[in-house]
Amino acid sequence: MLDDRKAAILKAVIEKYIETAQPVGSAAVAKRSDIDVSSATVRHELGALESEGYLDQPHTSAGRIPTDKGYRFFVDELGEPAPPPATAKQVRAFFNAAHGELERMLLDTSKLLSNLTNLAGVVVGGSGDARAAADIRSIQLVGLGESTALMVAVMSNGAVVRHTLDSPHAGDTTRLGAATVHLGGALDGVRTTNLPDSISATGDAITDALVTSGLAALCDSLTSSAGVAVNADVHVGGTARLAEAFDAVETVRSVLATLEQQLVVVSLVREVLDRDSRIAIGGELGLETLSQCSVVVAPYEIEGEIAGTIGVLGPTRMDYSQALAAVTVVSKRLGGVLGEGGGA
Amino acid sequence: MLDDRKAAILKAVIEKYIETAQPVGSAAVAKRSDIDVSSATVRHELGALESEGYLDQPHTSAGRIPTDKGYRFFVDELGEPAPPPATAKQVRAFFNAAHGELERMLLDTSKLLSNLTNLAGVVVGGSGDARAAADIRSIQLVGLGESTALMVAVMSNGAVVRHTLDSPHAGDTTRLGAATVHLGGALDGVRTTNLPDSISATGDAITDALVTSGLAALCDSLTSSAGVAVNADVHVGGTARLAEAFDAVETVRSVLATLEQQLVVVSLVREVLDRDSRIAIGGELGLETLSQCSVVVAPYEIEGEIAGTIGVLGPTRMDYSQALAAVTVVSKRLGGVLGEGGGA
DNA sequence: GCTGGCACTCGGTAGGTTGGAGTGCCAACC
DNA sequence: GGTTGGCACTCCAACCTACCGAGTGCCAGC
Repeated sequence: MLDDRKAAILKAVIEKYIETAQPVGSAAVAKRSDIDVSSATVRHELGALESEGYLDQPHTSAGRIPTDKGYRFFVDELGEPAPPPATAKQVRAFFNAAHGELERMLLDTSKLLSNLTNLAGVVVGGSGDARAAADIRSIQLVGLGESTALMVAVMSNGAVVRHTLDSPHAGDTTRLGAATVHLGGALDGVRTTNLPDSISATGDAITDALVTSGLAALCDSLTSSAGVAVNADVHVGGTARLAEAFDAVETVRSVLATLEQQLVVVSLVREVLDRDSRIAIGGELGLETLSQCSVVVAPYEIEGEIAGTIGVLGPTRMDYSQALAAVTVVSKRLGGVLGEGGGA
Repeated sequence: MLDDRKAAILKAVIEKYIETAQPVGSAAVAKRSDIDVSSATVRHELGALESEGYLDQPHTSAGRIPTDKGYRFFVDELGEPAPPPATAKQVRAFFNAAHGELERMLLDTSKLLSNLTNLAGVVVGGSGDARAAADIRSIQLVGLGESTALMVAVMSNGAVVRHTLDSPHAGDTTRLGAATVHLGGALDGVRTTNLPDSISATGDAITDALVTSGLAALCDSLTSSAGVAVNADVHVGGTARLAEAFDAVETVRSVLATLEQQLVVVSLVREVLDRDSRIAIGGELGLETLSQCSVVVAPYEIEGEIAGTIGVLGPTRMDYSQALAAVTVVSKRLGGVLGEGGGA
């Protein structure tokens, strides 16, 4: 598609632009050691690259800046990421010190990603496309008021899901206990992907009603976390760094506002993975408000199964190489740590 | 301290400044219907107010802008807030539609506050100064791996706290079950403020060890949420609106970065309430990065006990009256809804 | 003590100039 | 034919300047 020289020049322009955030001129490209033609020739090629849509020119007497298409070519040429030692070290230190809650860990991981890349970090627990692959370890109904109870379930990966349920019998401690026992018997060890539609009767109508409500609550909280993703486990860290990444205040505002909508973040991440890709650039995200952003994502696996997704979000002129390296190494280590702690 | 006329003029300046964000001149003040002296007289008073520290002048030929001290006087004069009907309506609609998870509800409440005031909304669950006043409804140990278990406790207010614990016996399902039962017997219905230091022995050393770890985990998760506040239930919504509130990008960045530190947010809110106040202005916050911000807070009560704090954060030139009204009405309704659902 | 008048200050804006970075094109060269 | 240095051209950004107007402080008069 592009001959070697064009590709080299495009790469040079993009690297320079990522570094300086300024339009890149032919002289700056020609100066590079891996380009040994004159600036006039570079100019000629730049013109060609522009008419092919890889570059853009803000105005006549300015240098070129990459288009989404230019970035796309650039990242497709990117080889396997090699995380710089400093990054690797920081990641190792983080996961050695890590302990405790799943949720807190995911939140901290989003901050780690942000620190490593100087972008916003995103962690989506409970998977992107498949449902969270986990077994139920415990399920329980706890009465809260006369007509309100709470369903609390613990998964083998350490996740705790909960959902309130309204029932006229929520004050009936005995029956709640019976329902809890019955639910536990029927669901303990069951994969969340394999939930039964109903549970055998106990002989007591009220208990059965509670059991049914409990199962419904569980299904609700699982589908709403993997399906519509209302309750999905979304953590976004380091949003402050976005304030510096864009100079237009309005852009900052709309990007932040978009990131606050967990649903949007989840589908964003999922769509990229659905496309079997790791990187989405600008318009590829399909969101007007994020047209100046790119994301780099990676799924993390616990014992071979996709358990969630991490990623970073920043301006299209981010350091893709660094971002890809960080996301990759963190996803590996995160899966490892979660697997050893809670997966066995 | 200030005679009536000075107070009226100060009030006029502040209201105008809140509205326009521009330095206010003597003519603009004199034009107001409640000021019936000439601009020359106003100028004289403005000079006096400035030398007393209530106002500041960016440069010689500019109008005046309020200082922190000026805002302080202004808010102290503020009467009881009367929420505009639109606000009241929106709040009612929100709480009528509200349902489900405590955490989700708190997060949504922070967004509600943000929408009402056009500032960032803050909700701190689990109280500000006293520990969360709630009874334990259920406590459970769930094995996750060979050496990891999860303590999950449900409170009467619907909060779920959890904490991992490492123990060589975490794989011993039988003993975990025994420990769960024993813990439940000892702690069910106990107030979190009244936790025992230790729990009577069961006769089995391993079970006892698990019981002790479980209690420790519970104490940990409670103190770390009410004490050091590492895990405190902090929700900040509408941060995007801050991007517009300040014109300096650097300010936006540092404010956002500060808000990401949950610990800081918790202590911020707590300190204001400790001072028995509702509003803290600029320097009163004691944080360099927030010197251009103010917060307006209110505790919310569930059945007469302080259960948490809500508030808004924005630039010092926020609409204090509106903010106070919104925070007040939301805190009342929030406490009411939580009480009826989960407090009885 | 209040007021209108007045000289003064100073920041922001509009217009005009300049410098430089960068381009496109072309003729010459290999 | 591809590559190169040269050159005229464009256009932004920075700078300067003048100026306008908002706002002040002060003062004399009511």
